[in-house]
Amino acid sequence: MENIQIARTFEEVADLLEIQGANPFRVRAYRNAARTIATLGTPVETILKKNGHVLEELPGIGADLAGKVTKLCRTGQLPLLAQLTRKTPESLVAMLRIPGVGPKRAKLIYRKLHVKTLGELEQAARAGRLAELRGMGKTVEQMILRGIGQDKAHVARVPLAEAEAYVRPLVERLRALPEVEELDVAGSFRRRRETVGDVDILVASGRAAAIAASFVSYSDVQEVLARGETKCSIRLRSGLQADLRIVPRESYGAALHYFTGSKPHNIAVRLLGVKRRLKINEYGIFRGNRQIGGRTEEEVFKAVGLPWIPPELRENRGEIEAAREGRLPALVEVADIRGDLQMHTDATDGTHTLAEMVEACRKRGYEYIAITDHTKAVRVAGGMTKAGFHKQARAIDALQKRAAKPVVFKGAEVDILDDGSLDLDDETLAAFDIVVASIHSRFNMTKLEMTRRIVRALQHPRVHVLAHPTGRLLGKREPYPVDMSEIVKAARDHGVMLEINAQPDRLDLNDVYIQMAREAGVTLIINSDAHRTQELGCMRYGVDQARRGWCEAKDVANTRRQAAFEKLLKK
DNA sequence: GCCGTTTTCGGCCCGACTGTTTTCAGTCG
Repeated sequence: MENIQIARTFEEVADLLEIQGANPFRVRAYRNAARTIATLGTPVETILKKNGHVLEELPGIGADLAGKVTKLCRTGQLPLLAQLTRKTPESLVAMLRIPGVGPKRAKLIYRKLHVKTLGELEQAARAGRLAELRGMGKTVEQMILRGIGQDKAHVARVPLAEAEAYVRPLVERLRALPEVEELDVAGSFRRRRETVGDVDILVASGRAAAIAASFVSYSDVQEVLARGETKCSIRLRSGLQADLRIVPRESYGAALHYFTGSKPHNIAVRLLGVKRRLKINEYGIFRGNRQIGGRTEEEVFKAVGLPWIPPELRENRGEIEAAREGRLPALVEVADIRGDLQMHTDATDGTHTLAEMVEACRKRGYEYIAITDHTKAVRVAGGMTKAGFHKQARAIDALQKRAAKPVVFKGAEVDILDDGSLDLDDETLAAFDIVVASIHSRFNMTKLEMTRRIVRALQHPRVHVLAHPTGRLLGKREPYPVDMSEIVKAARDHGVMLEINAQPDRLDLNDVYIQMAREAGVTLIINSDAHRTQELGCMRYGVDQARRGWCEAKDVANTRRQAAFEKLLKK
């Protein structure tokens, strides 16, 4: 059983327990465990094979949940879930997903109106029967009706780059207001998660009203979801929700910390505060009623005995322990990147010519780059045969005679065929400076077949890099099934680099796999995979992703100087 | 259900907004 399946099972249990009115802390225990397992690098199955007791050492997993995980893996069943499912109609779980409906209302609606499906819920709402229930009224009824009708796309998370594009004009508008003293986009946006559910904008100001007014009257607003004195929510036409929070300047650091999250990180930090008899909230750090800090984020961390922790690490995945022990990583930065080792030209499916791509890279200040066009098996991309690569090699030589910088490595993105062999003969492969291998077809293999296919490609002595290792496209295509711990092991054994593909809809590897690869001693490489000069700039999203995977510059191959990088290729 | 430099029992982050209330419950983040 996959970790994600175990996590989903626990989430389901948590939902059902919540509806049953179980102890909220018990519900949270299941959610915490689900999270721990979902973000675990190693498959639980592997842990169980080695030593099942290690499970209990994971945060939030005690004797009971370790037992349930084991049982779930062994039998594929969880008696508690079966029992809860029998007692709870499915419609109640569906109702929980509707904004404005929590466990209490779901249960109330079910008890009083005997609503069994979402369809019946809609009928009841249209007939005005929801509004008659205690504690509910016309407004809640309307909210529920809208919630039922709402397309799932509305609540889907959007890639970070897309969210950035939607929110930039709004942020510019707010920054221009004279009342705004400071402004940050916080939340998962600031933590640089690969996707963003909503955008959290934080403002420091002594005059909240003017800012709130400007916010809700923004021309791109489709709907005002909430409007208070210091807190407003809107839905933009793009479907993206934006929340605004306004705090006084002396609270800004505490608010920035609180609003950046993640929630589990905040809970952990506040708990540290409680132990020191401090109360930490978005207004500051308090001892009794006296505010003793909160103007900066550093003060919040300092109050609980920690150094400042970069937002990308704030997921309560060990960053607090690392901070306490003085072993926070010095995260890789965009400025550390000296080269870009996967890009395409108009010889295959790129837009710009070789000369244009090289010139754009020179302007970015890169020391070295690689041109890596597709091979013939990737027909849709106009992949080249060896003759095409020979011709391109001569063109690169000619170009380098005119301008020596950046150094242009001759490369290819070689297709990994069904059986794990490569789409060019060994002699041609041997002539490249760098070979990037990747999968573009037959995504529907079993996990075992796909893992064998990739491992075989990694065993090829001419392969330097495995590109976009899981093939996923955010929101469009699931990753193909693959045993990443096997891939990481093979990459380590054969000295192959694993790529962090910086395309905003790939960001492949994800943060958890990056951390797993890094801990195994595998060298990572961040490539733009640009198909036009403009796309070279997406490198920064790859760097964000690397930072979320705790990467320092030394973990990333293309932060090295040219000579060191070439040595790595030769090795 | 987890967890312990307060504890093996009794805690568990903290506050804003909304609607429907006559002081608060529910939901959300």
